[in-house]
Amino acid sequence: MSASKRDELVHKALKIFYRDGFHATGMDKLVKETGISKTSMYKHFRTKDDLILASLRLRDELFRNKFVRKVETLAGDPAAQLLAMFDALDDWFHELDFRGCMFIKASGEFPIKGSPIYDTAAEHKKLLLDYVEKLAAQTTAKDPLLLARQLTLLKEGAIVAAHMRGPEGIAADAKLAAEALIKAQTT
Amino acid sequence: MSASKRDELVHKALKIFYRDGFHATGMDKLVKETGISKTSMYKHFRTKDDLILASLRLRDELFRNKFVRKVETLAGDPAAQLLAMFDALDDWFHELDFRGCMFIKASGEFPIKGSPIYDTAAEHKKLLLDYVEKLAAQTTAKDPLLLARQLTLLKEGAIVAAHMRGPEGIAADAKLAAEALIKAQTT
DNA sequence: CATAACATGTACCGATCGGTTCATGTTGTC
DNA sequence: GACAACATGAACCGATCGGTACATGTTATG
Repeated sequence: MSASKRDELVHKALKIFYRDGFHATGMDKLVKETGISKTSMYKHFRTKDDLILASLRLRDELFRNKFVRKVETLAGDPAAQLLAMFDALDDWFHELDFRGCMFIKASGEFPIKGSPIYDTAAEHKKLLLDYVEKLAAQTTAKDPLLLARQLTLLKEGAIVAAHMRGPEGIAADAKLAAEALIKAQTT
Repeated sequence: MSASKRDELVHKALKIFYRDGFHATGMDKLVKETGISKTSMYKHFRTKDDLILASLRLRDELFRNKFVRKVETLAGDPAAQLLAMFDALDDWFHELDFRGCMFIKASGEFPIKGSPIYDTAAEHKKLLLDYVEKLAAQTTAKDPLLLARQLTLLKEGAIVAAHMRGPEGIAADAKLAAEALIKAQTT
């Protein structure tokens, strides 16, 4: 399978970019840490930015799959799943290698709207918002789209806070807030 | 005044770091864009990281001053001020050069807890949380500290969303959520 | 006017940046 | 065993990185 070395590269590059940042990670460091030769890297990707894009797309796929799956494991009906999102976040926050959101970092290091990396990061956030909107639309909330956007704000805020203040209690605070927001729309 | 050139440098460096990022901004670019010689820069700051730290400290001072002042202009009593925060945020989101939160970016590019830059960024977030806690404590909320942390989550989430989805309506969503959270604690 | 303090431009340092070249394995397939 | 296809290491490219050296203004105060 010719895709395996390429996949191996993207998986390993993803981890290093996430850990150290994009500009702070040079191609030579990738060679040293992945054990994959620079020649091979540039046979699969024309530029470093292309490799970053591939890493972001893989991260998007892995993260959304894992997140949605976890939520579906924790709860059944849509209203409960909206709350279960924050339990899934709590798990993530407590992972040893948690370093915040890779897409927020990407949009911070490549802040030009319209550039491929920025747009890819923004797309990830939109896909997650779509997911929350779909859940909210299945509840009895009066304004499901508003609710979805508000819960997403709590989610993003929790990610930032978990990274900058530490993970303890953040998701719990957000979950309580989410309960209050849902209740306010269903009574 | 010997501090004036130094202050001018920090002010200008702050803008460039905020616009382009930290690792993506080299000293030579700072020389070109500020018009200040590299020799002078290194007479005031021993390293680039020291200049970044000075920029972050200035940003913290300017931002918190402006933010608190704006909130106090918009509302009088503490409960109303908690809501007015989101109007102040809305103003910020719509500034032409808005590029998200400089401290979130800093913690993204220097993600090692304990490093001076990361810690300085985290300190800014803590000072803002302290401010919100002080306001919340003056309301009739049943759990002012919880309310403060929740409103702060909305605030951080709004900043991220305004940067990655555009400023329109973000602060309004957050303000509605804040109203619901306050109401839930005062009735 | 002298003098000390500060700011300047330019050239330079070794290291690293993203990216290329090329010659040499290693591999699986017919 | 021959032939592609893929992977490798190492040398190399010009540019830029953070940081320094040095000699030449500029400026304000005594």
